[in-house]
Parts: sequence; structure tokens; C-alpha cells
Amino acid sequence: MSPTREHSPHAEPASRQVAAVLRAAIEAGELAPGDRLPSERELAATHGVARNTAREAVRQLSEAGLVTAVHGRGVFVRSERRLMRLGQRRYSRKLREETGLSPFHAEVQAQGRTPSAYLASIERVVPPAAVAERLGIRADVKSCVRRENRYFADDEPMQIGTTYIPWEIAKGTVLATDGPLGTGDLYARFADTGHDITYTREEVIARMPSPVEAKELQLPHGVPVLEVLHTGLDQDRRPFEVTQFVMRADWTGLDYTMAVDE
Amino acid sequence: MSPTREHSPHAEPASRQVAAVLRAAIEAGELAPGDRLPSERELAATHGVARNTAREAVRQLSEAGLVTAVHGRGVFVRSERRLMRLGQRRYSRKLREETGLSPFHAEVQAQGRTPSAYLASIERVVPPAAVAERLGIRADVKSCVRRENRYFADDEPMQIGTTYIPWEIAKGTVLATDGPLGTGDLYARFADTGHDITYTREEVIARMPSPVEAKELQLPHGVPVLEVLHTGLDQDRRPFEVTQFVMRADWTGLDYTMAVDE
DNA sequence: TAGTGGTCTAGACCACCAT
DNA sequence: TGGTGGTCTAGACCACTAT
Repeated sequence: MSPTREHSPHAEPASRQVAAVLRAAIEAGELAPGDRLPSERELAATHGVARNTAREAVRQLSEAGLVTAVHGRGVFVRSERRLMRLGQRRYSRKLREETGLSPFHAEVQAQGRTPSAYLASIERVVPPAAVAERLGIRADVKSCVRRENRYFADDEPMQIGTTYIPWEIAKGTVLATDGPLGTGDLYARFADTGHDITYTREEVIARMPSPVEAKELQLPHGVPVLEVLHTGLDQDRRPFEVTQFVMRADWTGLDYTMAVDE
Repeated sequence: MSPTREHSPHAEPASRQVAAVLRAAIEAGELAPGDRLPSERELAATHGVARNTAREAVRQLSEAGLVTAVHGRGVFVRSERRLMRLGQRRYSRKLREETGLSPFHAEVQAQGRTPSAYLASIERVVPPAAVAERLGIRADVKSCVRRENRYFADDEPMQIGTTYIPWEIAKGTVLATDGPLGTGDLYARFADTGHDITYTREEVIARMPSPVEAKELQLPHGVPVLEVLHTGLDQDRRPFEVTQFVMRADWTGLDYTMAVDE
């Protein structure tokens, strides 16, 4: 027997017991992705608890990423994640030249979804310390251009990408303007300036989103973000751009294959 | 003026307002890492709300990873993350030979902390489908050995690593036993069997932990995990082991530098 | 023992959605 | 209009920690 619902010392809290029942139903497939859970009031009645207790159970599932509540409609089992797998191939020159697509567009199309992206802002700015350090530029003057991009798949926001380019590289080129980039993508334009992306350093962390990020990425509760600080290095191992990606982690994975250092 | 606490349509919920005040104090440094927040009952009194409402505010901060509640003691501003940065260097043969340390130990020592690890279980098992696929072995028989390891820094759990090794490689070697591994680490022993780790594929996702993982890693609320599915490839690009790492994301980062595919 | 967070109750009103 | 989740109240008791 599992711990009973009766009063007894050290019993599992009622909210956890209700959550466990729902979790089991979801994992057994009795509640399939997209299905609606019983309403909080129903759960309260059937399990003999107060509505707040049933609500707490739902909250636990929501935090764990299993369900999503929709105001006025109900609580639904979350759909399977459809993972976009982003790897170092996304910087491939061959891929760029063959498809004429940016790496993000190529990746999303390969998943059978419709990609879109737009430049949200472009500005000459003082770089954050971490960026200045990686680019080897000054952190006390407007030494770089910041390009902020939003990326979507089927009109659902997937990533925010903030690229920092040293002013010395960007000045006088399309990189410093909000004009169209032409055939290929940003990396084709970097190649024009003599910086051919040859190596890439990716520093990855995971964390919960800030309120602003949760809003911009339309994140349900319980979805973390992957933050990738990407540094592009050219044929001479010189860094020429840093991009901070913030990606919703339920739809995004990273896939790297690399040689082990000697 | 920000939305008032008075009754008015579309006002910010009281719990959010309280949370915002606390968040601001934390971000301004008035509440430093390690500091205790006012108790829920105090917050309720000073903000003129019910205790449950103050509690909801604290919960929002906890979910966002800013604070940690300790039963019976109080709610504390979370410490700065002390990031361990794990990269492909951790598989370096040179590092292995020079230090005689496993990659995890070397990484933790470099952070000035005391590493430890133990083998929690070892068993001959039917591999999960994803593992069998990557190893090119059968998923319907006990075709591999599973070694489950726990990793600690200063006695705090950091990672769970589950390694799957094809039986054909492990049989008759120390890899299939719970005996000591000898000088170096697992990868030194793989080298003995003719598999020298030369490439590594790492598939990375982030998600909230399962209840079991939250318990084993002693995770506070609001901390996601990084899940890395690592495949070791030898000098002939043959896969010889797959390890699933589950790492607490507030103390772990990944750092990869690699050549861009052609 | 006093104070803390953890859980729970039995209500209430509001905002949102479908019909 | 009725049902849903979102928020809130004013209590209550329990479990844990420090003194």
C-alpha cells in the first residue's frame, strides 16, 4: 500500500498524492498530449480535497513541464517536444552556399516547419564585459555593433539571438546596417570582410528565464532556457563575433560532434 | 506610477508586486546572497496581504531561481553560481596521463573544490533504444553493461552519469566489474581494449528534473538540469560507449571549441 | 519553546473562453 | 451565461530549526 490519504504522521501530502495520480495517468498514456485534465474543482471533489490543494497538485505538474494551464479553457497535457537539433553544422559554408539559407532557416526547414526571423534592433553599443573579453575589445566605449534577432518556427518564437560585432569589422559594411544581408547569411558577409568562420566556441548553460524572456518567448511555466554564448573564430583563430542565444529548451537541443583535444 | 495596490481593474496582482519589491532588493544588492528574507508572516504584515499571498510571492522568486526556502529556518537569497565548465578537454589523453585523474576530478580540482565519485551500480542490461541506436547494438537483449556513477564536489551532488558499454567490449575486462579502474579513468581502460577516444558527440538538452533526480541531486526548486547524451568514438569513428549525464544546471556549464564542418 | 516554512481548508471575486 | 483558471483571504495544524 502507498501512504494513505488518512491523517497519519509522515503521510505524503495530499497535493503530492493527487499530482502522482495525474502524473501516472500521463506517463501511462491515459492522458495523451493535448488532452484536458479534469478541472481543479472536479479534482477537488473526486479526491476529497479543497480546490487550493488540487490546484497545488496541478502547479507541481506544471512546474515539472508536464502540463500547461490555459486561462478560461483548462489544463492540458503538454505536447511532445519537437526538438530542433542545432549543431556546428549550422555554420557550414557548404550548407550556406548550397541552400542560400541561414543556418536557423535550414535547421527549421529540415524539421518540416516554416522558419522566419527578423532584426529587432541594431545599435552601436558598449559591449558587456563577457563579450568584450571574448572579442578582445574595449568594454568602456561603443566598440561594437549589436544586432538583436528574433527567430520563429511556424510563428512560434524559438530563439533570441544577440550578435556583437567589433566596430572595426562592421563599419562601412552591411553588417552595421539594418539593410538586407543578401545571399546566404551573416557568415557569408563576415567572409566578405576576410573572416571565414572556421572554429566556433560555444559556452552553454541552462537556467530559468527572466520574466522578460518568458514573455518574449511565450514560455509556459516550467520551461527552462538554454543560453549559448557563441564565439565565431576565423581561419587564424581570431574572434570576430560573439552571439548570445537564448532558446526555449523544450523545443531545442544541441548536437555537437568534435575531435577530442590531444 | 506603477499600478497601485488598490482595487482597480487590470492591476498587477498583489503577489507579483510583493515579488517585484523583493526581486528589486535582490538585484540591487540590498539583499545579498545568503541573506534571509523577511518571514512570510512579516511580508504579509508589512505589505498588508494574507500570508498565502506573501507566500505566493516567495514561490515566484523560488521558481525563478533567486531564493531557496529552508524549512524551519527561512528563505535565503541564493548564492552566486560557481560554474564548473566542462568541455571536450575532459576527454584529453594528455590530461589523463599527466594528472592520473578522471576528467571530472580534474575539472573540480581546477575550481578549488574537492571532488569525489562512486560507482552506484553496475549491471548487464537491455539498453534503452536511444543508446542501442548510437552504439549499433541490439535493443532486445542484455547487450551492454550499465555503470551508474555519482559525482560530488565538496560532498554536494553535481552529476549522475550512466555509462553503457557493449558487452562485446566490456566482457572479461575491469569495465564489466565493480573493481578499481587503476591509473587514469574509464577512458584509459577503453584504450586498453583498443578503443582510444578520438571524437565525442554530445547531444545536449535542458529540462526540469524528475522528482527522483531532484532528490538525488538535492536540487532546490527552480533549478533545471542539463542532460548530455555523450557518445565516445574511437580512432576509426566507431562508437564504443554512451554516457547519459544529468547535471545540476546552476553549477554546471559546458564549454566546447570545435572546427566548423566544411 | 518560539519562530520558521509546509500544507490545508472553505470560502470569495475576478478574468478569460466557449457557447 | 456557465465553466475555467487566477488570485486572495483568514484562519488552522504540522514539521523543522534554533535557543
